[in-house]
Amino acid sequence: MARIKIDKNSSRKEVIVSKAAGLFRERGFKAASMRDLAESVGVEAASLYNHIKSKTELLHEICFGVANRFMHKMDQVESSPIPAIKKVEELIRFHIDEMVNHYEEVYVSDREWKHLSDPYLSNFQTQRRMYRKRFAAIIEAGIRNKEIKNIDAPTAVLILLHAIGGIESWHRSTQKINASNLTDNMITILVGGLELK
Amino acid sequence: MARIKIDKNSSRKEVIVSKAAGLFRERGFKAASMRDLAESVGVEAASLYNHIKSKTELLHEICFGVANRFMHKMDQVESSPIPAIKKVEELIRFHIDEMVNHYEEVYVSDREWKHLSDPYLSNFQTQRRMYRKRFAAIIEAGIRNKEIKNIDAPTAVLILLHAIGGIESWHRSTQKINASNLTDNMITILVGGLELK
DNA sequence: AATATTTGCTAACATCCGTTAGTATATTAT
DNA sequence: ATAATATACTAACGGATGTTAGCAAATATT
Repeated sequence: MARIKIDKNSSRKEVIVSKAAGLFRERGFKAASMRDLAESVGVEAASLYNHIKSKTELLHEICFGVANRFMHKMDQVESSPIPAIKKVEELIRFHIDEMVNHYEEVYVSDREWKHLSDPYLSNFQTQRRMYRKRFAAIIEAGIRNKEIKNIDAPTAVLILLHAIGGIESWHRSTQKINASNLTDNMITILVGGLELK
Repeated sequence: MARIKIDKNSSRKEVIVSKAAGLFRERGFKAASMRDLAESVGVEAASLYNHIKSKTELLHEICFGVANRFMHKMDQVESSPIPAIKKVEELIRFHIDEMVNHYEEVYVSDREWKHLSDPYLSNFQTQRRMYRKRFAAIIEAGIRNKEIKNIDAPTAVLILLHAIGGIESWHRSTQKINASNLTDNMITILVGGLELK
């Protein structure tokens, strides 16, 4: 009888969520079936339901896991006594780091959250809006302090977040520069574009 | 008997493709059903098949329509006798313009092309790779001419394209600045980040 | 060793999906 | 007006999907 293998510090449910993230990233939430997932876990589809409540629950787990990490980082950066432009840089570095090290989850959270269902959907959307508002507030503070060019802060946030989302392409690229060089290049272009010289 | 309404210069098939783009954008290709599409067109699902061959054909039409427009613009910009940094700016402006004026199609082409099937899938991927290579070549020329900072060109392209994709969020935002201001802000940040001062 | 609990299996369900066949109706061409 | 064509409809297909019920085997607890 097949059995889901676990290593210490990770439950069977966590194994399933992790495999689900890989599959949702690869095919999209709707196109990835529970039978696909079962096969990738090494078990029959029905057996999954001993560990999870539904397919949607898998998406919850992924999306809110990611969202919580970002919110926690935002708390930390906000209360840090450094210039606004440095806060922006630290947030960007965190985003890149998350994208590099938790690729599947972050990608899925970014692109597949639409398939959440209420009340999780509105909850997630609110969190996302809040995060962007707080990010924009940091940029606005930087503008007032003459650290940052006088631009529309929400637009800047939008650009930053999506630019980082582009690491998706880098991640699957064959001839990729290393992660540290990637980060430096992104900081140069993005922070360089904001900074008031 | 219901009938698909057309105005001059647009066939019934074009009406369907256009409605499909809206639906695919809203729900994703897989989650949008032919019955949904039929309802949005104002007709029964089976009737659609008098005008199209398959659901996938709709995706072809959308993706290659967009891809062709971008390739055509690239041809034009490449052969234009202006500095590299100006070429970059012109391409960015075109991208933003496309995103603003053909929102649904561009968005779908960007996010849903995975669901194309061969040979269209590989064809599309090749075109996309080519476009990026040509874009990167322009940036590399700019670096050699000391117009552009010495950065990794493929990374820069990746950032630019995804940053522009972020207009998606702007498009549905309630309190949005106007399109012209948006474009200027993006140019400031993105071109400003590249430019060697 | 006996019992209880966790985990997996097979079988099946109701529902939705893209698509086709066959037919009726509206429009266009003769 | 008649014929030809374009367009729409109803009904149904085969297959995939998420999920549940009921039972068997493995593991944990006593």
